[in-house]
Amino acid sequence: MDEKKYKIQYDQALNSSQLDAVIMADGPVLVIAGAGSGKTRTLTYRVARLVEEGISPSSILLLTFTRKAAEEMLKRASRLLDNRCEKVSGGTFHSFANMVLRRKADSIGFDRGFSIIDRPDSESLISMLRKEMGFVSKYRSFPRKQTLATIFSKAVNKVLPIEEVIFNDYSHFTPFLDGIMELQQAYGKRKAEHSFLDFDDLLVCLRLALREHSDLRDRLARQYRYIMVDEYQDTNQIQADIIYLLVGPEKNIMVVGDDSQSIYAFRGANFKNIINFPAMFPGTQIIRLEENYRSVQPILDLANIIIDRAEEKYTKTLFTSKSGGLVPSLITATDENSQSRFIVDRLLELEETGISQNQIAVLFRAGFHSFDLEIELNRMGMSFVKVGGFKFIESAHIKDVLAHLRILANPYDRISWYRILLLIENIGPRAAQQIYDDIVSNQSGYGGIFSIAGKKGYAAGLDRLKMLFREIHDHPFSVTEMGEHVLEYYVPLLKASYDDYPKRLKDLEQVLVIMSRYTRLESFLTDMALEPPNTSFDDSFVQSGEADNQRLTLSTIHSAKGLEWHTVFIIWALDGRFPSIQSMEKTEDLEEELRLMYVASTRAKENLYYICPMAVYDRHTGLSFSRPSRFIDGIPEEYLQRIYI
DNA sequence: TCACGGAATATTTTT
DNA sequence: TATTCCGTGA
Repeated sequence: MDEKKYKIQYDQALNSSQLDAVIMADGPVLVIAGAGSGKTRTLTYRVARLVEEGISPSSILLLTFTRKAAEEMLKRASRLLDNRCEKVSGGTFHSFANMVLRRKADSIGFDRGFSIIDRPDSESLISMLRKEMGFVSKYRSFPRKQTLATIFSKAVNKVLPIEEVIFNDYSHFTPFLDGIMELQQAYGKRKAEHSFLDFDDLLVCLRLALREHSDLRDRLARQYRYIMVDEYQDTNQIQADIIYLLVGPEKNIMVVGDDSQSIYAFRGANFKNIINFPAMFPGTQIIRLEENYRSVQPILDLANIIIDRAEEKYTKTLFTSKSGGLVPSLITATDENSQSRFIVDRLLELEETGISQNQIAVLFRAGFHSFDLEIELNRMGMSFVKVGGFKFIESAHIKDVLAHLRILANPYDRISWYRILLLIENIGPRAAQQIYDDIVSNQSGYGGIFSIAGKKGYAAGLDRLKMLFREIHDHPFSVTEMGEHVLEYYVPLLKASYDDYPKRLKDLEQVLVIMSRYTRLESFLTDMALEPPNTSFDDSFVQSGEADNQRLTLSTIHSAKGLEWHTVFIIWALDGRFPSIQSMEKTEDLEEELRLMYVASTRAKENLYYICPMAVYDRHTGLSFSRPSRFIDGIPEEYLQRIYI
């Protein structure tokens, strides 16, 4: 083949399997890409190649796991070729669904003004129904809102009836089965009444629209002639269905994934989608990327040992041509704080050898596992970025402010009305419901509030709220100006309820900064639901760049997917914590934990440390754990050296 | 009907 | 270890 005519020297930049994946534009292709095998690189070059071939960027669709991943790839492709690549459509399944459903709403009889509700919102909706329907008083131990939301979501994402989910995972709730099913019906109904779509609905509605409207399907298939899906091992049945429906007669579909890195089964992902792909698209070409460009051999050796303990997998062994490298170590610490101090010591040492903090990460199973370390780092005056776990957007004060804005976009948003009304002194659930009903019956959007008579205790507070809406109603404010007015109204309430309000006020100011990038309130709200800032506070996501690239990363393993660092510490490598005690009963759960350990381990390029604090007493279970994680226990010294501190 | 305080209770990961 | 639930007093 004549590669000369291309601007980019693909055959120089890629190995032969990668090159195959880049060039094979037509027909279905499955790429099995091991950790660190240049998967992102391959996709990036493929986008560039397609565009360079003369394919219109707008007919290429790149679906990824986070929007950031898509943006990053398209930016890189643009740098390789030219900025035509920025015009490629890219995003998550959810954002794609949102886009299609809104844009084509009219032609499929859909309400284009729907609001997307996030997990806490859907929980509060469930909670309201739970109370309204009297389950709280009738049964002592009817499942809580969180559990209910999890059950409903699992049923949707795994395409299972509620009964099945309950028998499998929540058998102790079997006596409430009827109630739970009734509640789910009511939840669905209420969402429909309010034009709410939760995350799952986005996917379900898109699939339904594609199934029922062949004209929509044809139009999309004609538009997106080349489709690529990243992280295919973490897609669920609905997403696989969507892909099937979306792919046009030319069947130019490429999916990329690694079954060993599937870590989202808890949310319905099914890594068997990878295995089933060739059956779904006959004639699929399979390409394997097994050469690892990330890690030194000792790290790969250990990673291979770890994943070898998995029961079900495509066999694949990573190799590298990188030479040298240190054997990973397992550090046995006496307790949690000595674990933290060990890391701080190593950080200082690494700094002396010229490894900057941004090349280092500490990874953990669950968000709260890093608390002690965070305290220790703060004490030492060392800064860090924390990714995953707790979400900035989910803190109460941010949700409060957003609730006011959401009403402007969707005036009968019950969740938000309740939320903001309950903030006013002397308004409780009862009064909130009364006021909400009155507003709705007025039939004049959020303006319905203007004619509400403020009763006794809360008249003054309600008047302030009316004035806020009056002000916004009467002026054509920009998104930021709306935010400023809401803030002006909200700050006194904030001060009244939180004594740490200065910190929270800073967060709110950041929200204003983010708002300033938007011209439409709806798109701001959609983005906040779909792709909320991932790092907690600390301004890192606002100031783009400088300050934070010198910082250490603390991250959940889930949020570390796809990333890499020079040195990686995996903390709490303790049996009972990792794997966590809850997942030790079922083999499939245990398998997922194992893959999680594999993902964590393959993030490291040069140095890999597992740290295991001994003799930890868990007050909840009353057990004390004292063995290193079973995933790395019993591995010979030549692959994993032991250090005791 | 609201606010507040004590008791029970569930505890991971995220679009 | 928080959060969420529930009963009590105003």
